[in-house]
Amino acid sequence: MDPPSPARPIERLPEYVERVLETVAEIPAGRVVTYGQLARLLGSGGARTVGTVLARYGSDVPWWRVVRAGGHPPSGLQLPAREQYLREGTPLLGTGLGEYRIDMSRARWDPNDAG
DNA sequence: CATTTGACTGCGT
DNA sequence: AACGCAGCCAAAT
Repeated sequence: MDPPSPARPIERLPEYVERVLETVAEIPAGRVVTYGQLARLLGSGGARTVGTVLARYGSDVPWWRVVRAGGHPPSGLQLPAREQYLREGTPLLGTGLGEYRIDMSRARWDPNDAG
């Protein structure tokens, strides 16, 4: 086959990373899951692991649909995330531009539940 | 191979 | 409500 790639053509992502990205891509618009919830769905890793994966590889998936346990959007991305929530009609609580929270009781998505 | 690094979490103060 | 903190675990260094 081809000789060992010299520079860095197409780096293959670690299997765990691909599984995280695939699952995030399935979260319906207007719904969210928490980092810890996602880790449990995958059956491995933890909340921080998922967060680290999204930080590094999440730019091409709906990363704003993965939020913190308390309903807070990802650290440092509250503004860009908020635009998406408004656009998708995700139920929010609170008023501040950077102090709002997702209404988890309404927005939480559970793939094992009704879709 | 050993250590450090996080878009986190739950509990205590 | 706001901190601090130990536990977490795959990836990156």
